[in-house]
Amino acid sequence: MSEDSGPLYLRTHHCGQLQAGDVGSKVRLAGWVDSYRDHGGVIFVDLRDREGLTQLVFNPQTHSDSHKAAESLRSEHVIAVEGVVDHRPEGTVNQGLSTGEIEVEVHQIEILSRPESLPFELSEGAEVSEDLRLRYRFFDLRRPKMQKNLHVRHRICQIMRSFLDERGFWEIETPFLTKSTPEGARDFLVPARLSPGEFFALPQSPQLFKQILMMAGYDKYFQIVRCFRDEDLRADRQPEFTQLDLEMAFVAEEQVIEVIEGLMQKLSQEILKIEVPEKFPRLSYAEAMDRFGCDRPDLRFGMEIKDIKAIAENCQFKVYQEAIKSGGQVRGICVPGGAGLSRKELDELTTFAKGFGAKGLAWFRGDPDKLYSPLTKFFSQEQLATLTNTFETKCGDLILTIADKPDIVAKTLAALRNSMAERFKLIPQSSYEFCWVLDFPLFEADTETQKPTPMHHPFTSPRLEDIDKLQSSPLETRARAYDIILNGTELGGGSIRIHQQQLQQQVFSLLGIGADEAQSRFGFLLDALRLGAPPHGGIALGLDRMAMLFTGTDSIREVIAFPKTQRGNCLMTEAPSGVDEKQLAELGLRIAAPAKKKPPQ
RNA sequence: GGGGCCGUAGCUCAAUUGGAUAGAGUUCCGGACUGUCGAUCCGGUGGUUGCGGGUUCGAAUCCCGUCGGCCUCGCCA
Repeated sequence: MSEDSGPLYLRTHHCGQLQAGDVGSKVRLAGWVDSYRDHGGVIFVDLRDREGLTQLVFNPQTHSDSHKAAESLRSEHVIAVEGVVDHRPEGTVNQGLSTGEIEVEVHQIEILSRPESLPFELSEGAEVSEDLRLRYRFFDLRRPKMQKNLHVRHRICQIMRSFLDERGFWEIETPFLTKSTPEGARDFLVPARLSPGEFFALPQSPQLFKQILMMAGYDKYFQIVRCFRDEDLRADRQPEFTQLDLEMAFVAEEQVIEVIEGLMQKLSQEILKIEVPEKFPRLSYAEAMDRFGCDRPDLRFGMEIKDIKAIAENCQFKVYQEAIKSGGQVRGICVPGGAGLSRKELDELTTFAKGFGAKGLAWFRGDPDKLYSPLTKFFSQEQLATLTNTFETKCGDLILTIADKPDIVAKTLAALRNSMAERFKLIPQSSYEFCWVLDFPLFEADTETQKPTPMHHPFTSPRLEDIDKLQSSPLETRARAYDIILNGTELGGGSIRIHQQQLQQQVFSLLGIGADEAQSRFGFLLDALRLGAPPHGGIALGLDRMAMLFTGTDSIREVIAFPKTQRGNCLMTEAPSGVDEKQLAELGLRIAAPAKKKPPQ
């Protein structure tokens, strides 16, 4: 390497690259000091960049200047070095490192940046509270774990793009500044300076734009796109999140499902190095609710819900009897190995169940040769035997039952099932179980008004054979909708859309949206439908959730570079924040509630 | 909007359940050490117990409020 080969930091290799075959080469590396070990004489430094670690050696006898400079190094200093690749001496090879066979004997070093005191340690074992990590996200993102997560996410996106491109999908962008549609989630609003008093909304999804693209003849569309919903956050919900959004024309359910199954196989092979079935199991919504109590069943373990109505209505236990008499259900699950729970722990489970609206929790313990429960006196021997058979209860198991309205029974048992599976370690690790849930109801009753509201969205097509029910019994109409579930998480959902203007009008009117209102809110869609629309349908998959599951993390914040806290704040930038009067005046806005934070100066 | 958990040294935690000078590991600073790889060894710095109020002879500990983080119900077409 010549003297005029530029600054030292113009590296020749990255830190995960050098191997035994490079021994003897003169190289330049640059990166962060991951760790340094000063033995008084020789100094070792693990140099880190995005790609890995390389051990640097500073020898006082051969290169005393560099050694002297290296004495002042500390964690996270940014340095560039030039040196020669050498074998590590016999017995000092590090098997745990991709570059563990070699080291670089440093001839020349430049210290590019010396950080001040660090906010926390980056080393892998060191757990750091999440608020600190988010406040110093620029620092936290240096962790190899975070870099790996974001790399997996990048690879997922690249695989999606090439997979869909090969199948003729076009990536087309849709607007972020768009029209507010008060249905569904709460919109984020953006004031329109050029139209004082009026607002754009950030899209909750590109739903209508992609449908219009189908009507415009763009057959197959996709987009990896940000969506915005101003609702409360969860471990798997951020106010802005990313979807793989796609739509196809002249297709039915099967064609959409086929594309997604193919994509999931590809992703599983490339990212997880596993084979998943060519066809994923399919459940109807009704079956999922019946067997698992929810529409996103985790198929990695059993513990399915059983109905014990026949026992309940004939036993002497009043709670059971009353539940059945008032049109409710009595159902339960059997927790393998759950009999070890103490009375106190069972009381805590009751509290847990009450959190979902259940009035109580009745349990039966599998003792040797019999069932034990404080309630056994209310049941005949035959009933107890039937109970044992229904749940296939063995000694050491625990039956948990809920007696209530069907929706509460389902919700509570689903929560208990997931919670118990985790508690008793019944979930096989590194297992990925996909399934489809189909035949959703088109509408569900609004919790307050009891009026039909769309379960998916108002553009979802009813099943053709159910079209007669639209007027007579709308809540029984099934939709041409499908959700894809992975390990109990809803990865995404979609539907075949309505492509006939009249049917769309009819659905709007069932939802209580009159012709005038429909025209003002969705006029462009109705107009487009009038101009010739092909049958079409699509799906949207949550990219954040997918990356979360594929990296084995338990929060989407671990796969988002700059996520928001549960209160929707960014601890790093301190957004949101107040703005100054001039900005407000330009927008014609006045603040009714004083801002908590002053505008940044 | 409701419920729960949490907040102590730069970081992660402890403090015998209301008791005397709030401790430990790690980081950091200084020293020793020529083959380590979470280096090791010796020494040292480091505290508004989130903030405000209250109860008490005495509060990290109990009570009220508040700020912040996490989980969750509602919400999320």
